[in-house]
Amino acid sequence: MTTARPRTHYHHGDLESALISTARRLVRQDGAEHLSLRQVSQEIGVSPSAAYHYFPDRTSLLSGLGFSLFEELADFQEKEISKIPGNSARAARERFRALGRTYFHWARKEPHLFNLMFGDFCSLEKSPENQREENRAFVNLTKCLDELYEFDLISKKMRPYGELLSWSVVHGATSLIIGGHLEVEDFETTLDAVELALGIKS
Amino acid sequence: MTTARPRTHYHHGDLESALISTARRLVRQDGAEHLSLRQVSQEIGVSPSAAYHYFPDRTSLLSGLGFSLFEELADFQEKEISKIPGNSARAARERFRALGRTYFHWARKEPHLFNLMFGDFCSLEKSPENQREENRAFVNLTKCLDELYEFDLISKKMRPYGELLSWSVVHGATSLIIGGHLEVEDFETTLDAVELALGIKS
DNA sequence: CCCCTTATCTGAACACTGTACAGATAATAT
DNA sequence: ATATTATCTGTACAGTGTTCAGATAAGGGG
Repeated sequence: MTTARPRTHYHHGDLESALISTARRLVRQDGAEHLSLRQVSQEIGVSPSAAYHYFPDRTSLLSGLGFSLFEELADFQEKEISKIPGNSARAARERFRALGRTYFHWARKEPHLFNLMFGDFCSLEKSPENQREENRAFVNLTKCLDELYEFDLISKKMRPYGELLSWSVVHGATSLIIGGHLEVEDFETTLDAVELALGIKS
Repeated sequence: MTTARPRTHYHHGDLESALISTARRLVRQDGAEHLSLRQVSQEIGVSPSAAYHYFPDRTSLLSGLGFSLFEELADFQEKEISKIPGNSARAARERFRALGRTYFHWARKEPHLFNLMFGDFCSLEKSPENQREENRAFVNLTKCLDELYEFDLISKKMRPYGELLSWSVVHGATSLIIGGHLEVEDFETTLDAVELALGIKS
């Protein structure tokens, strides 16, 4: 299975990832609800039924894409966090804010992809893989909050609500803003609100 | 245009609302993405193209339904709020909690309908009507927060973040819970978190 | 080297969808 | 009673997800 096969070949060679990446491009442009399996197949240059050897149906392709997106988001967040070094209270706060900021920026930049990840509130079977990638993002949040707690920036009383509060506010505000239900001039306001909510001393 | 025409009639008589209510029933069961105009028409007993005299396309029917749902949610919230009378600090707090609780309970009971209202983060044209109904819900929240402020349950510093914080937390937590991304044993925990976040004294 | 097994992809088919448009039908106004 | 207008039908078209029998290639064992 060489990597650089000519396209005139009967076998594609790497159809599964081609399906995902083409689907990603199309969903990014037009949203998940407009994704057509036939269009994906056609753009790859393969018959409409070829996809069914890798995904049992259209929904499975979308949730396969969803998995890779959770991975992508977690990578993006970790990359941004790692840009802020240091073991100070100031650095810990900046990392915490960066976590929320990247979440919003990613969603703002890729609303259709974000919509695929979180938009459907029902009828999505959460695969264990998918769960694992979501946990990765959750663990990053917990690490940040623990750090804040160590620097005594969060009270003992508030700490148990840390994950729930910060994720809910950031996710909720992001969703509402992207969806056009809420208007905020700057997302930094939301991050201020989270810090205030958690009682982080300035 | 009598209200109780026999069904053998050529003209339906009240097709527009029949379309909306049938769509509501179908979306409630199977989700908006599975709504088929043809099925709606068939259940009403009308030809597939009849709907096009009231809605230019499928999306318009869905957003028409969406409008009526925002109305429905606001009605539901106002009804629940009005069950808690009194001009005390205690009553004000209870009304505030009830506002968040009804939001969650409604979404929990009708996830597919909730999904239609807030699920699509992009590509929805917000009609002025729709905006008005959303404002109605927002105004109810503001009234509650003002009341809390009058009873000195929220600090002056925190008050400007009141709407953003409480709506974001409640909406965010609701979405994440319904979507299966977050687990909370009881939504009252989330309401506790909101009160803590706003610094409401207990 | 050839053969055989297995994975991969094709092609045609089916039932279904949204939507357009010309015409039939009924309600309404004159 | 007649003309006008709103409402609904019937047919048609292009596109969809999905199935399935068969074609094609890849890889392994003689």
